[in-house]
Amino acid sequence: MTTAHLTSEVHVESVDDAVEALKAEGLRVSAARRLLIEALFAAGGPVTAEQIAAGSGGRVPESDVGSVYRNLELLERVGLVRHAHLGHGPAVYALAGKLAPAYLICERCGSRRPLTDRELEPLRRSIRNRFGYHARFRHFPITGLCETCSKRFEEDDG
Amino acid sequence: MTTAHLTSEVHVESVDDAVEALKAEGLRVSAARRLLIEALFAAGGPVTAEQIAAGSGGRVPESDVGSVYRNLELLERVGLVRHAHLGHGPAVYALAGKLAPAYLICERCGSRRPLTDRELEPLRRSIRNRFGYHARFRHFPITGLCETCSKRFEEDDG
DNA sequence: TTCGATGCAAATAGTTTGCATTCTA
DNA sequence: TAGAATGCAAACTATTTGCATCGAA
Repeated sequence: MTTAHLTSEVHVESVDDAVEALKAEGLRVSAARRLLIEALFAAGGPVTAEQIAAGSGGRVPESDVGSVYRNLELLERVGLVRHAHLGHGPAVYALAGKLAPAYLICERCGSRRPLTDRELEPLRRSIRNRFGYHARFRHFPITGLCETCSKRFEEDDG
Repeated sequence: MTTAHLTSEVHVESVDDAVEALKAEGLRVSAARRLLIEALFAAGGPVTAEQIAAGSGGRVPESDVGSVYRNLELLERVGLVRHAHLGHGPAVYALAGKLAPAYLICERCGSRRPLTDRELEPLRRSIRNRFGYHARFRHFPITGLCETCSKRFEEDDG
């Protein structure tokens, strides 16, 4: 059981700010780390480790997947990065603040609806009151059927 | 995107009933299939494919993992079995009805709190009303902190 | 007797790790 | 220049698949 996901988030606006945050933690800033940070800024949203290593479709140089994973983990420990599992494939990673606190995902069409903390608040309160549990909803999606698919489902299966 | 998880559940009380359900679907009942069903009954709750193939700790004969996966998928299509991902490890499988419709799982201590459909109802209604989304909550857990761990967390991190 | 199912092994996807080399502080 | 980080490859976990053989209907 890792606890990286319990770390508080560190939001930065630029590659340089992220680099500063690393230095402030006494961590080294290697070429690979700077590159990873650049890739995350270039992506803007959730991406997989493979995508980053592959150079995000030519936007940044390629790099080693192993190192990408190692450094994503490091950045996550520091709070600069967060990851989630939004389905059966690889995990997605993003700069803290670029990954929604939760997602509704349609089991049928795969559509992704990010939720804000504000929108989650009533759900969290309900769960907290009734089960004493501090639900976060991050990390795994809330799965179900989107409006369109649930209508189609009723038609198809009665 | 597979749709096995959209199938309605078929609840059975015995190995023989499960076998009948298979025959009713025009499916063959091989030794491996009967064995798998026996293993699921013996387990009583969620187990991994590996655990089944390994003989569930000696309670049933060993079998081939490949076939176990193939047959779990078949049983799931028929509605006799359901699976969920309750964390980072392997998926867990159980006879329909032996797997809760949703689980609260603590990110820190790993404790598992099954929820009933009744308990889920208010959450589902809230999501449906506000986002038009038919949340199921099955398949992936609702992660967060259990009561004990959330208290400890406040102490540790302020 | 005929497809469908099995068991084995190899392939695949995602991620982690060991280690000799390179680089940061 | 000491210790940390890299890149490469191998290992690992979970799962899927190809194929020759076997078995249920």
